[in-house]
Amino acid sequence: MRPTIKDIAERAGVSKTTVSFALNDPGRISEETCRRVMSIVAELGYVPDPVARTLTTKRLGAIGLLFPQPIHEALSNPYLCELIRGIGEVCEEKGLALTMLPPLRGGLVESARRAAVDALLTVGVGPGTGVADLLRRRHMPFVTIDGAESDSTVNVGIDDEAAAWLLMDHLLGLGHRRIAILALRPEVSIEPEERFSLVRDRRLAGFGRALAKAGLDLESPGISVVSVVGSIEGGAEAARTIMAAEGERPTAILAMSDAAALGTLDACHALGIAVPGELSVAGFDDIPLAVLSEPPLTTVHQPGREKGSSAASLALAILEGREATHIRFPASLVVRGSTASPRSPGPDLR
Amino acid sequence: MRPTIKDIAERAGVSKTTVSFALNDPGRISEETCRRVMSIVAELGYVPDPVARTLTTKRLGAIGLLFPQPIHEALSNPYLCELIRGIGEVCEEKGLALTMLPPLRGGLVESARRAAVDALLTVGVGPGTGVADLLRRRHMPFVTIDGAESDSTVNVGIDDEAAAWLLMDHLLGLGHRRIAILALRPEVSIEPEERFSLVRDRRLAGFGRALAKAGLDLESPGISVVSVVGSIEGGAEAARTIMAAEGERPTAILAMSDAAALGTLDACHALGIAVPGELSVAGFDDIPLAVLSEPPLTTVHQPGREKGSSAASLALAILEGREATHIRFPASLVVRGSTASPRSPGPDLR
DNA sequence: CTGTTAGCGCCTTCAG
DNA sequence: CTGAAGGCGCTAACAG
Repeated sequence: MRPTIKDIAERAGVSKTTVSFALNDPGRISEETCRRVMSIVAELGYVPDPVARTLTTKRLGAIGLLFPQPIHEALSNPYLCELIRGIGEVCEEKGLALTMLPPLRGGLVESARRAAVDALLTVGVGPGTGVADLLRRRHMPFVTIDGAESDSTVNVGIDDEAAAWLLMDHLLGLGHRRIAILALRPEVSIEPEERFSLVRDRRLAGFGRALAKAGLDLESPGISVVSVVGSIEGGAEAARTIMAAEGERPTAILAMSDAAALGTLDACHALGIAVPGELSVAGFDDIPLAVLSEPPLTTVHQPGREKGSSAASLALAILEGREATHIRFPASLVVRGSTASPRSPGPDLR
Repeated sequence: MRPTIKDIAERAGVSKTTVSFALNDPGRISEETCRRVMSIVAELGYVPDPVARTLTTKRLGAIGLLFPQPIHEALSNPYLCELIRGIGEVCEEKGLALTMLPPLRGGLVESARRAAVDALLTVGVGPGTGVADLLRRRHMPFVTIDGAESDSTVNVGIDDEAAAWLLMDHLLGLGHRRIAILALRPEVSIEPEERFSLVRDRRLAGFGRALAKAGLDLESPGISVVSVVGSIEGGAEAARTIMAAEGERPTAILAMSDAAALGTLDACHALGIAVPGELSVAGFDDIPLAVLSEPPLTTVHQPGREKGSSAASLALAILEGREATHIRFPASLVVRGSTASPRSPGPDLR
């Protein structure tokens, strides 16, 4: 059996308290006693149990990130990686560990219930859902990222509707009228009640509003919406399907994530489709890789790192009883090489 | 104050035991009682405290990953991401959370001391070091990844020396004699005693052995070794420096990580240096992006995902008291488009 | 300066 | 079927 503080105390002929002081606040006991205690600690190789300690200190030294997909899937999404990196910066600063909390067997609510962390961040999880309720019941400080703003929950995000509008408007302005939209696929692995597609919906709304200006809408012929997972492979797969379908090909593919856009680009390379010559491709997020692709990606920039670090800071603020309020970051259109006017304005161009 | 099991018990007029049963083992009490208890639980919004529960169950439901760099830096390394994804697969399967443990203020040993997890994996951490000692004292099941094999520690890795040999031999075979090596930079942010560069050393040894066959060594003129961080940016920076230096340029850059190689590729694009025409570039790891680059990367394949998942499985095996032994995965050379013979075999070619 | 005494919140024998 | 009692390992008042 592993030695406990009690063993040390007995062996050293002092009380548990004294041992505790020797370890955490040496100034409060005599040097002599401290030395003796510490030698026993070393001899027995005693290490205090972090969990037991937590029971009284109420601090585990970890912050949690709850997301609606398995870990291996989350990390295949570069945008999420950026978010996590941002959170990591705060962890570094505060000396905290970061616990990734994927949906458990019992679902996301179960994960929230079991999470052993000091504060929690959620991505793609709605408020007013079981998760938020549970977290509140646990008195767990939490912040949503890309969630909905409500007065009972602090959120970090961007104006997705406006950002989407920017992107669609750009494409429309170039003359595109046959556009395939690769939308974020709602997570199917979690409880339907916890499913949450606010970002997707808002972006679609933004696209719709831009289309309206051109006399189109999401249902118009030529405009299509397909759901894909936010990874390179997901985008590549969708692009292959779209470009292989019969009928007139789209002149542009507009993805709701750079990862999917990058996958599209890759599929085009393989298929020998020239970008932006034959097909324009645009993404969303402006991940670091977006600059490096061939051609570099036109996309909507949003500050992933900062979103992560702000969310983490806010959660810690709540934990410490400080004020915390929503943050809405600006997003902007970044035009790079992957979009251009459609080569031959077809007859369907008005 | 948050309700505890005691509050529920009192309110329901039963003992804490009964409440506990209602929650964890309903079959043991009457339906009637159970119903009553549960209604109070719902009414008060009671959620058992995971930490308190851990104290007796000895299971936190999390596995830890200890690494020697800050989280934001770790996640900028695609190889580490792959490793983590592999661990994530096991977490998914077993219903576990994954806690990332960066070095704390007190250093890596402090992180190991404080880690609130059921089992631990380490990357780039040596055995026989303070970390391993501490973990053993804590009776914490742990597995090292890319560490040293010893009979007291189970490790998951590849034969780095042989793998490196393969790569250097390939370059030498193509005729390269002026080669810049981008070596893994030992982590400087942690305690010197915990610093560990076995992988780096072994790969250098492999390179050296290959060079010897060509009558060269790591000190030969034309051969240079620089240390870089394992990220795209790190590689790009190094490449810019190398290609800008006066004197004859190398005909090949050999990186110890694909990330650095990709960065090199990117820098070459920017500088207008043709790959592999003017410069051959090779990496290490065979990360998913390696196929997608322009040109696709020649590299040494090693199974990052599998290393992660095996390490996790082994750690859990130890936790459950099952047998666990080292795993050494095979590595292989993957020749793609980024390497070729040097265009003009200079006079220094023997 | 040091020890005693209570908890922290939960689970789990062991009786009844 | 249910309750009482004890313990998990540690910290924190509060006395001496």
